[in-house]
Amino acid sequence: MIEHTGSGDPARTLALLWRTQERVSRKGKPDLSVDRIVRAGIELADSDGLKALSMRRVAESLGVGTMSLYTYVPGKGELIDVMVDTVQATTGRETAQGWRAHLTYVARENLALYRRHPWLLQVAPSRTVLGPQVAAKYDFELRGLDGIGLSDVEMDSVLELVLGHVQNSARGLTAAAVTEKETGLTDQQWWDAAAPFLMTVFDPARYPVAARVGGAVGEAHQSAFSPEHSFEFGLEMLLDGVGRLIESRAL
Amino acid sequence: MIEHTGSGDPARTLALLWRTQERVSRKGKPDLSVDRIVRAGIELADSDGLKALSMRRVAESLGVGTMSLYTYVPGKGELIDVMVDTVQATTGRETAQGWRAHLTYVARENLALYRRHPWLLQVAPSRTVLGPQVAAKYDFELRGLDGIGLSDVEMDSVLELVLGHVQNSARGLTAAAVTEKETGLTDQQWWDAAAPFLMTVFDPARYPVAARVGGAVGEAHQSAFSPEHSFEFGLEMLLDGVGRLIESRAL
DNA sequence: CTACCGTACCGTATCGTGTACGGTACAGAG
DNA sequence: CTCTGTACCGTACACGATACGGTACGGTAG
Repeated sequence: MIEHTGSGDPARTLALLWRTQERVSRKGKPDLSVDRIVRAGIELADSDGLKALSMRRVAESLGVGTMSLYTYVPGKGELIDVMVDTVQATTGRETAQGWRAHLTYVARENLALYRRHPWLLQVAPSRTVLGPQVAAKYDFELRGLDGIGLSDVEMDSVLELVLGHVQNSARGLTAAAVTEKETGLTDQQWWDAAAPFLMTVFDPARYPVAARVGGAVGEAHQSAFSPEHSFEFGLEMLLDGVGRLIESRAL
Repeated sequence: MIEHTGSGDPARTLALLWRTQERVSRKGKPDLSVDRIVRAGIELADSDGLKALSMRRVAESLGVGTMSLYTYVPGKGELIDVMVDTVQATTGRETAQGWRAHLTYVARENLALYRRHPWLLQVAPSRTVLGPQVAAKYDFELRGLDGIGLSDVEMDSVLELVLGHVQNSARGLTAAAVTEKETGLTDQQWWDAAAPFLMTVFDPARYPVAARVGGAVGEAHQSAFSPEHSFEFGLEMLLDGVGRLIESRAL
C-alpha cells in the first residue's frame, strides 16, 4: 500500500503547509485545529501504520465528527503532506567537521527518522512536499556540501544518492516490523509456513547460486546483524565515490 | 498509494506462484485461467497504474463477473504477487565479461523493467515474492558475482545495493509520468500553480543554500538531463566501492 | 437416457473507504 | 432581539474487497 498525496490544488496545499490562512475565527469556538489533527494523524500512523489512517479514525481519536476535519484540511492527501512536513522538524541539526562527517550524520539522522515514523516509507515520494520543515532540512543538509568544489546540481545529486541509500536501508531495517503488523505474521511464522513448500519446488539444481546465497543470507538474518552492517557498508562505498568526485573537482 | 500484497496463507500464495494446483477441471468449461487474469492485471496496471487495478476492472476487461476471479486467485494481494513474479521473466540474461560489466548490465535491465512496469515501484517490497521468475532472476544476477572472493552474504549485499540504486533512479525517472497520471497535473502545471505562492513564502534569506540549489536543479531538470546522469553517476560510485571491496578480499 | 453431482461462474450483501452536500446550533455584531 | 457567518456534523453516494449462497451445465454412474 503506497499512499499518494496532495490531490488537488498545489496552491491550497502550500498555503496549508505554510499556515498562511490566518484563521481569525471570531465566531464559534474552534476546539479543533490543523495542528491537533496532524498530531492525531501522526500518532495513528506511528502506531498502526498508514493503512490504518482513515479520516474516520482520526476524527474518532479527537472526539469529533468525520466531516469536521474538512473544515481545516482539504482532504486526506493534504493531511498526509502536512504530516510528512511536520515530522521532518525532529531531525538533528548539528554541524559536523567536513563533508564526510556531515553526510554520515545526515544519513544517521534520516535513518532514525524512518525508524520513528516507518509510515514515511509508505508515502509515495512522487512530488516533493515543499513545506517549511522540508525546506529547512534540505537547506541544512546541503550546507555541509557547500563550497567544496561541487556544482549545485552535483550537491543535489550526492545528497539524493545518500538519502536514497538511507531509504533502502530503512526498508530493510523496518520491513520485518511493518510487514508483521500489516500481515499479522512473524517473519519466522511466514518462513515456517513457506519452507516445507519451497523445499519441494525450489530446485537447487535449477537455481544453484540463489539457493546457496539465499540460505546463507537467511542464516545471517537470524543473527539480526545484516541490515545495520549493510547500511554502514553501503554508506562507506558511496562516500568513497563522492570523495573521488570531490578530489577530481578540486584539481 | 503503496499496495501491500499476499494477504493470507504463504503456502497458498506459493502454490499459486509455482502453479502447483494442476487444475484438471473435467467438469465445466473454464474459459478463465490464472494466466489470463494475470495478463489482464498487468495490462491494466501498465496503462492506468496500480491505483486503477481493481478486481472489478480486471473482471470487466475479461468480460466475466467480479467474483469469478476468486475461483483462480485467493485475493487481490496474491494477484499482485503473481503479476510481480511474471514480469521478472522479461529481463535479459546475457552473460557479460567480469563483475563490473555484469552489474552494469543488471542495473540497466532492471531500470528498463521499471520503465516498462512503473507500478512495480508502488508495490511494497515488504516480503520478497518467492516465485519461479524471481528466483531465476536472482540466481542469474548472483552468478556474475560468484567466485570473485566475496562471501555469500556480501554477494547479496552488493546486489541489493545496486538494485536499490536502480529503484531510486527509476523513481526519479518515472515519477513525473506516474504522478502526472495520478494527479492529472503536469510537472510544469504544478510548478506554475505553486511558484507564485512559493515566492511569497520561501525566504531565500532563511534557506539560502536550498534556494540556490533548488533553483539550479529546477533549471537542469527542464533540460531533462539530470535523472539519467544521476543514475550513471551513482552507479559509477557504487561500482568503485565494490571494486575496492573485491580487491581487499582478493589479497 | 436419466439422475446425479461437482464445478465454473456470478448476484447480492456487508463492511470499509473518501468526501460532497445540506443542514444545525451557536457566538458575536448591530 | 435579530441577523449573519461559521464550526461542526448526519446522511448519502460512489467506489473498494470479498464472504456467502445460489444457478446452470458438463461429465459420469446406473
